[in-house]
Amino acid sequence: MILPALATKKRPRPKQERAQQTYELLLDVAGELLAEVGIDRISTNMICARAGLTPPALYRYFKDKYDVLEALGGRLMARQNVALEQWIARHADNGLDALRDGIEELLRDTAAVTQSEPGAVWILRALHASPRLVHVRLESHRYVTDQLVAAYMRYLPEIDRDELWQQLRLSVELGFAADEMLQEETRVSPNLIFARVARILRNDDMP
Amino acid sequence: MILPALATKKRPRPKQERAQQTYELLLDVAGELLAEVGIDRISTNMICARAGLTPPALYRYFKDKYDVLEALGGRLMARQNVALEQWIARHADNGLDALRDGIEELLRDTAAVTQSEPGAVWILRALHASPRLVHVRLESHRYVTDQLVAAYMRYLPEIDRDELWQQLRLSVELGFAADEMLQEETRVSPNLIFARVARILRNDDMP
DNA sequence: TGTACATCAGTGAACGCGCGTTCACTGATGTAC
DNA sequence: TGTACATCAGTGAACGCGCGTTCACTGATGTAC
Repeated sequence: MILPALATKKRPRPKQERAQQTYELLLDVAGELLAEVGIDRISTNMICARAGLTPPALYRYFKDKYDVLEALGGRLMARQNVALEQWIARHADNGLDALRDGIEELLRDTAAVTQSEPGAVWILRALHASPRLVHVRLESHRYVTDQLVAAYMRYLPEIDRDELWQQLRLSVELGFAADEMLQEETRVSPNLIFARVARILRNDDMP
Repeated sequence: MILPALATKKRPRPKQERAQQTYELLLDVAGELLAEVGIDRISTNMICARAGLTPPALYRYFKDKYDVLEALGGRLMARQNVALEQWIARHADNGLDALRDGIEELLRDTAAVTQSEPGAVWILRALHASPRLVHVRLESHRYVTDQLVAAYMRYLPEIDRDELWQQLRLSVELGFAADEMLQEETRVSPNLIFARVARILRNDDMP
């Protein structure tokens, strides 16, 4: 549910209830501010002020500024992955066609998570742009690919695993690109995007 | 060749030869530094130092820091658009199938531009992440879409223009997503990406 | 159940630093006659 | 072709500001007996 690499924190995870809430609060606020002022102007001082805390409180939970953003990105992708795992649980036992027919649903579920998190689009974009953060996205997309490969392999035992992995890795990338596009390009209808991308990602021609 | 909206500068375009070179130099250096230190640590002072200039020289050509990045992004996308226009010139007169068969070539040509510009991937990513810069990417992708729509419409006179525009707009987004993926995901073969994405973007099922 | 002590959560106040930007200026290039 | 003047290109030096971060501390919560 949470990627091992992302859950590993330098700082010890907070023990008390209050601390856990503070930790989440800081991430919530960071997300909001990312949406409001953007990656260029967000600052640790700003996050603390908005959260009603003083800077040293933040540094109790995070090593530095990027550790905050890393955790924020990790939390978002972990939540997207919950949606993925639930989707797999629903469809994995019902054959290849069930998986293929369910792709649009997966896209919509993922988009719903993105939409519900405050500042999610900007988090995803920041994960793309900052050298210190790119690994979060990369690892998460690989993880998603691994899950999908496992689901598909049940019904395609003969298939070359590496070939399938590459195919699905590309599909994952395109799926997330479409997800981001939803929020950016107002001139294209979301329904068209969902339908068309789902069609594309069926991989009907897959060997 | 250069997008009108991007070419419009607050500051007058440099008149003298020397000035034109300085302008380009600043953009080159900005690209290099974006690749070396990333969007988070690049600064106007740093750009000037590397270019062997003092800060006021930079401010002769650019309104502020983001104006530099905006111009850099604009220049990159203008160069990608040159590749597009050359591709259209080569194929537009030869029918719908020529266009469709040429898509992989277009993807490869665009990728070649991205690869040849120093720091191009990081420029593209920065254009995604910074609120002040997102419009550059958006406008360029819409421009590319417009060009493709014009090329396709010649052979599909009956088609709903808006429908086609949305289809192609999505294709453009996915194409660029694939371009960025090339540089990020080393576990997927470029040839697979080019071939598969070209196949996807043929839109053979297009009405 | 109460108290003493240990640990955890958060504060107040400040730090040095490098950022983006500007002012008043000099040197280089172009132009008119 | 030479010179006087106008304009353009770039400099030297500094500015205020807010950034990320830390130190020494206090208040809150949990634990043992």
